[in-house]
Amino acid sequence: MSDLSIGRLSALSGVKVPTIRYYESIGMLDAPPRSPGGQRRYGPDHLERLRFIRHGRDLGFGLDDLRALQDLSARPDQSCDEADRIARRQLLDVERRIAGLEAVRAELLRMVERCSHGVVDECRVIQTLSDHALCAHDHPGGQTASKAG
Amino acid sequence: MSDLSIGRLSALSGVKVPTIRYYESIGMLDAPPRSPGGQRRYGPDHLERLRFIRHGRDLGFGLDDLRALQDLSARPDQSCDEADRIARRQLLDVERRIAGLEAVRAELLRMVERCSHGVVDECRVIQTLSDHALCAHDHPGGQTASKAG
DNA sequence: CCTAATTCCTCTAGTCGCTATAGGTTCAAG
DNA sequence: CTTGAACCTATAGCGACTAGAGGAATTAGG
Repeated sequence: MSDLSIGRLSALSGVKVPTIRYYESIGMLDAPPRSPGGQRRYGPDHLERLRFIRHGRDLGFGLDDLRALQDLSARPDQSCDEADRIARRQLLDVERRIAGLEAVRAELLRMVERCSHGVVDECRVIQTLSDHALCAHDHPGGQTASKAG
Repeated sequence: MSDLSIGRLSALSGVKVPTIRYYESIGMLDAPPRSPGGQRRYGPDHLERLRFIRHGRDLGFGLDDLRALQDLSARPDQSCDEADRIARRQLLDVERRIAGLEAVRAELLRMVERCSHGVVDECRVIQTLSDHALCAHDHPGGQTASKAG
């Protein structure tokens, strides 16, 4: 019945084709049967699993967490404390990142608001970066944020 | 006078030793002179530049942006419109990321609040991930967030 | 001056979660 | 039966580092 090509699975799940193959290569997704010519043919269980992963990724879970959650969901009789723990850890992580980004946002705002659009020598943007003493807050120790394109 | 070893430079700038070497390797930081034995010896200009980079990284700027801003700061007579543009783009980016994370936070909250700490089969955490229909909002198309450890 | 501990050196490979490219094969529509 | 889209594998690249091996230089103490 539903014998999905990787392209159809991609369209239905919202996960890109190379990403699906990547998930298979790292064991996130079971290798499906193949057509006589060697192309992947997926069933509804694969679709469900991919949607689970996609949703989890959207929520910022790492693939390791999702693997753990997946394993849990395969054993419905167990206590869900572990799932709860993972979700709470993720929540804390997200809240920490929001707090960090809010601080960053405040400083960026100060930077651009004080820019008088003159020459670089008097530019607040450059000055703020050059001289940490102009900055209101202490930056926390580690890495802060990277782009999420 | 101030002839800093890479370790002292690291301590004074807050940038880790391997990261400093990495910056040199990709041309973010000028290669310093060496001691007779071949070890790097830095001056105050290197320290200043590293602090600039560190502060910029804390604010989420990419290394390419910082290179551009660094180039600008070397030409103080130019208009600072470009610096302003880069900073505003970064501000928008940060605000987009905050908004995304707020949405994620809301859903994670819903997940953990509804978890009744029973078994996995009735666990809201797992259910929410499994079934996107239970989720309040549509997730935006692309990748959302990854850890910033 | 000598030793021992620490710091430093280069090089390679790994992290995370993909994304892109090259060069070839299979499938489905007309 | 032809065409062109979708598929295959394999490898390398992204950003911004981080970790480890294996060895050389420096520095502090005795």
